[in-house]
Amino acid sequence: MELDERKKEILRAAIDSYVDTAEPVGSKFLASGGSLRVSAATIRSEMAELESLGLLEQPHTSAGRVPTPAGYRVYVNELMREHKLSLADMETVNRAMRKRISELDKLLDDTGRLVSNLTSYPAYAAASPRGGATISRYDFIGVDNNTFIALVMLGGETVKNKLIHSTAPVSPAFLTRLSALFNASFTGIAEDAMTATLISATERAAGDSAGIVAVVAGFSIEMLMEAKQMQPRLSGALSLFDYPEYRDIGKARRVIRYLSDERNPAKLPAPARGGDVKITIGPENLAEELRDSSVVVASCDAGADIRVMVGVVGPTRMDYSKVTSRLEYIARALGWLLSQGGEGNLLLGGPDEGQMDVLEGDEDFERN
Amino acid sequence: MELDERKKEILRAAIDSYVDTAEPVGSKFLASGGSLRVSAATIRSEMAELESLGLLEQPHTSAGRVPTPAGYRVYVNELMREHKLSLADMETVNRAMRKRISELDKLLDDTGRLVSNLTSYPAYAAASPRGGATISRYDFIGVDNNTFIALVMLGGETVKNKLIHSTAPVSPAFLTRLSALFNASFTGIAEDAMTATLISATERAAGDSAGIVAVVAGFSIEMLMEAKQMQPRLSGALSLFDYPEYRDIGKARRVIRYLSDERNPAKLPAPARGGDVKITIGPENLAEELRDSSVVVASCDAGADIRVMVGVVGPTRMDYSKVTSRLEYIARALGWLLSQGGEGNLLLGGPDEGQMDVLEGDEDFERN
DNA sequence: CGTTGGCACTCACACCGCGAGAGTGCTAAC
DNA sequence: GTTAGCACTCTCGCGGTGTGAGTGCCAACG
Repeated sequence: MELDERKKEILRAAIDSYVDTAEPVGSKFLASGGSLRVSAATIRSEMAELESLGLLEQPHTSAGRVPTPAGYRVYVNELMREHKLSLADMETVNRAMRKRISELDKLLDDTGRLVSNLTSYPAYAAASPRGGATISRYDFIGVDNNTFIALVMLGGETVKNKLIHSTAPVSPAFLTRLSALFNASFTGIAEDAMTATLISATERAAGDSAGIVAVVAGFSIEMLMEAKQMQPRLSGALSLFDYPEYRDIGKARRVIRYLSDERNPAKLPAPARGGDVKITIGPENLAEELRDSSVVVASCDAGADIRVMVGVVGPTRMDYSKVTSRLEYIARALGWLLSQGGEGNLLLGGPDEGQMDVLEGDEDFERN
Repeated sequence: MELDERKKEILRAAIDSYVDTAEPVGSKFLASGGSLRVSAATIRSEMAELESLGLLEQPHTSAGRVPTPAGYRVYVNELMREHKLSLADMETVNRAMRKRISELDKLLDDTGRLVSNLTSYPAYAAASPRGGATISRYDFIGVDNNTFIALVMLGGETVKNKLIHSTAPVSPAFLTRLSALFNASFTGIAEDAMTATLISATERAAGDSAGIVAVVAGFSIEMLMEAKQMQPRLSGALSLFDYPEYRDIGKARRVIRYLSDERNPAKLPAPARGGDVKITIGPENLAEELRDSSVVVASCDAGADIRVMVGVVGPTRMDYSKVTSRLEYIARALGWLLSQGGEGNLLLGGPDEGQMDVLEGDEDFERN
């Protein structure tokens, strides 16, 4: 299917207009637009052909035309003009990313919110699960007579801590023994093996300390389980109601509910390469609930075994160009941020002005 | 204002019915209900009197009657029958609370979700800010040549950690120096004094270590700022759309947006005593956005300087009885859970079957 | 005097038919 | 190949109408 130049022009103009207004677009309107230098009648016959090609359709005779999913597909693949980020937008992203972030969860949450704000569509961010992760190290630090902190490190990346109040006094010697026990028996094993280890370890431990062993081990198991599942969070769900196609509450609900289920966003088709963006239009979605919505997902490089995805949902008439460019920019910034901290979620500072300039490239920027 | 018994009956029946169906209720319908043993005409004249008392009103002549906020107020104060929790509901709460929770944030988040599920209205949970909190202690633990963990303890309750990768090698001696510096200069001071201290400390530190000092201090400031503001989170916002009074998307949006703003839920009127419940009906709300919604808030005892609130929002025609009882139960369970862990956010286990029985009391339970 | 049945009255709401307007397809002329 | 004109189609918004639910009032009853 190779469209001639004028058909492309017309399709692009029609989609741009429909994306903007959500109103079917007619030949007369396009003719008056200016960029096409032909009459409405000509446009009419061209549109009729575009319709027979399945790229446009009429909601009813005597209405204007509306792009079909196939039409959007052509638009996205061939016609879409690159949307330049405004300096202001980039500044927003850079500022958000420059904030020192201490936990991956929170970073993803913030990113989702940022994307949603910048695109005015609902957005989510998620990290891929690290199934094979094990605990690499334990530390125990005494606080006072009855209190100590257990510090658990997961696979060189994540550290979590738990403040533990004990009924029995905790001596430095006890903490040393505890440390020896855990570092010897509970490191490097998977979550399912944890329980068995726990039982044998508890048997060896005497009286009071058995309870403490159970608490620390329980905390470890919880951590491993958490690491196994990614927990995407939807931001800006409410903005869906801004779009007339979701005026019907039921429809919006279905979409939001689908994406609120933590298992689902993981299933959305994501690009393999970091920095790339994948667009899934309407019926291309496998999930029934998204059949008349579109999804744009970017993934980003963030070290060897961890994959991070950022996605946006909206009507099929989404502003693909704007969303794509912003998502790309954010995914690149996020990837940079994540790889900067080693393989970790804990970062020394963030991108600063100078370094972000590299990301921005040297194109000339246009506002909006 | 003392209503005679029959007026009370009628008001109660009218409100119960309207809560159920959201349809104006007419005299004929009430007469056919059975529990009133008088004719429709009698009910009509009684309802006319209730209307002149300002407890009922007609949306228009020749429609049934609808309770006014004042009517709900009377209902809540005098008429409401106590709603017994089903065993199944209690089991749900107990199970949720029995889960080992490691962070206060997460616990509140889970509680909000639980309340929303149990009441089918949007819910939130929030902890009151601890303004005067300071950092009480720092620990630094070496991981490998370039990496160490900074452990920061906030006022005896909260511990956060940060994994730090340094470009220069970190020796045990360096960590000892770091520890001495931070524990001497950065403990016990408020967030606003932090910056000044940081500058003088950085001046004293040499070269590479200055960067590290800045990172750790930045992390500390972030922590203190986080502790100063509570961060309530809205759960189940979507369920608002189940109610016909929010069919108008704009109205629902306003309510959800208001409650999504982290500053706002803190402003809602909360009961002073833990375990108590406060009901604010429609125009009783100070916030413009909630003028035709109702809010039910419970607070719970959770140690000396920390106050936790759990709240529910819904239409003025909310099922006050059901919501009140469930909220009460959950707030008590939460209070128990929080006070159990000392003053802390880190808990040894959770309530178990036996202990929760105390909470349940010894009333006989009815299902639903 | 409280209670009841009857009756006229009043609205909201759903339904119908109509005209206006927008947009098309087709055809004939350029 | 392009354009102007024209007849045609279909949606949408508008005003009118009728139905039904529910009321208020009144007269009669115990």
